[in-house]
Amino acid sequence: MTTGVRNARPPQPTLEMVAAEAGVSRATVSRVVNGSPKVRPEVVVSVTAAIERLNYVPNRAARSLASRQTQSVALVVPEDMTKFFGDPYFAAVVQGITQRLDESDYTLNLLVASSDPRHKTMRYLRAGNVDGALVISHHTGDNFVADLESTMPVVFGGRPTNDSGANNYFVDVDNIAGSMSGVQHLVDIGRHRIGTITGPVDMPAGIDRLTGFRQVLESAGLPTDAVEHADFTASGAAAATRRLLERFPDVDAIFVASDLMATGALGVLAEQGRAVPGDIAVVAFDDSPAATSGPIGMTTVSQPSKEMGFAMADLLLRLLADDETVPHRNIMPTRLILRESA
Amino acid sequence: MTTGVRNARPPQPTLEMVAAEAGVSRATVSRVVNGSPKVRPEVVVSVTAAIERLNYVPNRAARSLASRQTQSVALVVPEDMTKFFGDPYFAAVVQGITQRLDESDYTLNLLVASSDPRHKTMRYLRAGNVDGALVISHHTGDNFVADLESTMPVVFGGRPTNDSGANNYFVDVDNIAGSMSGVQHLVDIGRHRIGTITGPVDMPAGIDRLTGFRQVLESAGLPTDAVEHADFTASGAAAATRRLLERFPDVDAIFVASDLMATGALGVLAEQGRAVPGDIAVVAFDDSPAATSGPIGMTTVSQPSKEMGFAMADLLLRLLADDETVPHRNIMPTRLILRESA
DNA sequence: ACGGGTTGTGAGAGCGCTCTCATTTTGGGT
DNA sequence: ACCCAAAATGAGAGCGCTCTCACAACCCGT
Repeated sequence: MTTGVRNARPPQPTLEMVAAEAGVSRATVSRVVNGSPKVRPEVVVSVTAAIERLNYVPNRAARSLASRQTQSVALVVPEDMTKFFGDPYFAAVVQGITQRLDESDYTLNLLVASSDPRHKTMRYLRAGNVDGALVISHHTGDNFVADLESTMPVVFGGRPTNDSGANNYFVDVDNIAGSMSGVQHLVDIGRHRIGTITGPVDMPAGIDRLTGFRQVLESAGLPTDAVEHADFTASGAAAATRRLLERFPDVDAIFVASDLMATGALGVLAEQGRAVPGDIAVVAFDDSPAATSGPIGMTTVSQPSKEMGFAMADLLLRLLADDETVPHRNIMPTRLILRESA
Repeated sequence: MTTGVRNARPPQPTLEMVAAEAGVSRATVSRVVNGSPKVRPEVVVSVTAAIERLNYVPNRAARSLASRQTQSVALVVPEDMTKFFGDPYFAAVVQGITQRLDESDYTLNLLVASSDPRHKTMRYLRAGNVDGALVISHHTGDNFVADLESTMPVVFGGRPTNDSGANNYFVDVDNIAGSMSGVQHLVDIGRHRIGTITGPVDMPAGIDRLTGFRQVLESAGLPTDAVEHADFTASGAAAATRRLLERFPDVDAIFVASDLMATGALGVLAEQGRAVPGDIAVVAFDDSPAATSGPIGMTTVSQPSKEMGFAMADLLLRLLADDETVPHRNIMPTRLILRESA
């Protein structure tokens, strides 16, 4: 026990030790560490030197306990690992978030957990590990979020399912308008048997993109029945595409609710010998790297994923800084990107 | 300030409050919370009830400060975000790690940072945020690790570059033997102009897989000059493949040091009209989802990435539990998986 | 009935930091 | 020189928890 691996490490220097080394009080060292302006420059210098000499780093637990802040925020993703890592959309969002956070001195805690977020994750969050939370990929069933919001500031990526007016903060794109622009393009190039592979219908992004699809086809007087649901994964979309092709062998265009899913769809199309865009035109959503990494560049509805991550983090940080002027919602623009697939 | 967003939240209940509610002392509540056996069952019941009633969750900062443990570990990845998210190998490792951690009550902190790990990341780690660290994708230049090791237990994924004998703990596969099995297969199927796309030569995995390549070709009396270096990314490998084809138009087989890179190579091969495996056979390394997600299944050297993650976490946890019997290295097996590409 | 273990519980001292005050020092203004 | 405001510093009380002791309550054997 006393000679154990962990206990064998030399203890880290403390504020107290720095104070002794510099010949000042703890309070003064604390001021220097926190950049308080009311310390004589010469004292700052000597304290800084002492810190340097001892290689001092403030203890986070002590600091959190005393200041009641952790200087870190969580990114909660109620999905399983594979889904999270598999979709480049998440990569982009995380990149945006870290980019904003890097400008601050907050750190990010990634919490990926579908299994039982209500328990381990909630416990972690409520234990005061973070000052605020970002939630992406939020499903209807994830009602743990309500509890979360009573505990700390929360910012959503994508309109939350229980958007109760002005209570939530979120960053999103107009999924309906976005998907409409994509489907409209399909109509414009003369397709008239248009199908869709949707996202999960328990997520606003899934629902809204389907709504956009329907609206365009209805006002164009085209049938809206060629719909297959999938789960934002490539394999799920592949299966859905097979079902779609089975039910509607005559489709000449497919609107797929995400790039990743489109890669799955494209695979099935190739496998079945349907030429893209010749036989079947494909429009996707996201404009992630997945849209350009395959053999055919995808025409896709671009959403600024990275910027959305950045905006989410920015919103949360302002909330944490007690900025009363932050807007509750930040709807960012989409843009149709034309490539080979349509 | 006093009515700010953050401060408006109701304060969390404390141990003290639970003690009052249950009519016992702080110490007793602490014992119940930590599952100490020396509390009368009836007291356990009443304290548990009080905890339930108040919806109490222990404050982590206070607990860490007092116990000098955080119950969390870091996964340090000295790469940039895109590289990390882009490679399914990492996904598998992370999955293995979280799987092991989920069995414990440690939590994971993901630290992905190439830019300046020496600073922000080291500061974070040294601030006592975690009890131990896992390091993957370690490059020669990443000498910050030495400092880390003097602070807390560290387990590496992949042999560390400065493997100074018995000081480090790591989980790895025998990259040399693994790549040898892959290249040998190429020789066995009668290829005699074999090239390779390597990983970064500042990483053991990159170096060792190249070494295996050379050893097989040398003992087969074949030339070992068709070597192009890449960086474990698809695009880097694509560029390297172009260079390789340019320099050695007559190659009839390529050993690529990772599946992800092989997807890049395969793309170039397709683009240049070289049939796989007809004109050029391809053997990769990893056996990640990338090996089977493309049009041609890849023959690849399988390494148990997820199990490696699990083993890393397991090793670290045992280290943290002062288990003196843990082995310093855990070398796991590779296995050649035959698919269409060779 | 009584000493001598157990066993369960409480008191209290920290863990390393922040932050409010009180106190000391400094720097004009006259 | 003197006084007083302003600036710089220090003392000390927590933050919410753990953990070591000391103590109280109970068990057994004799």
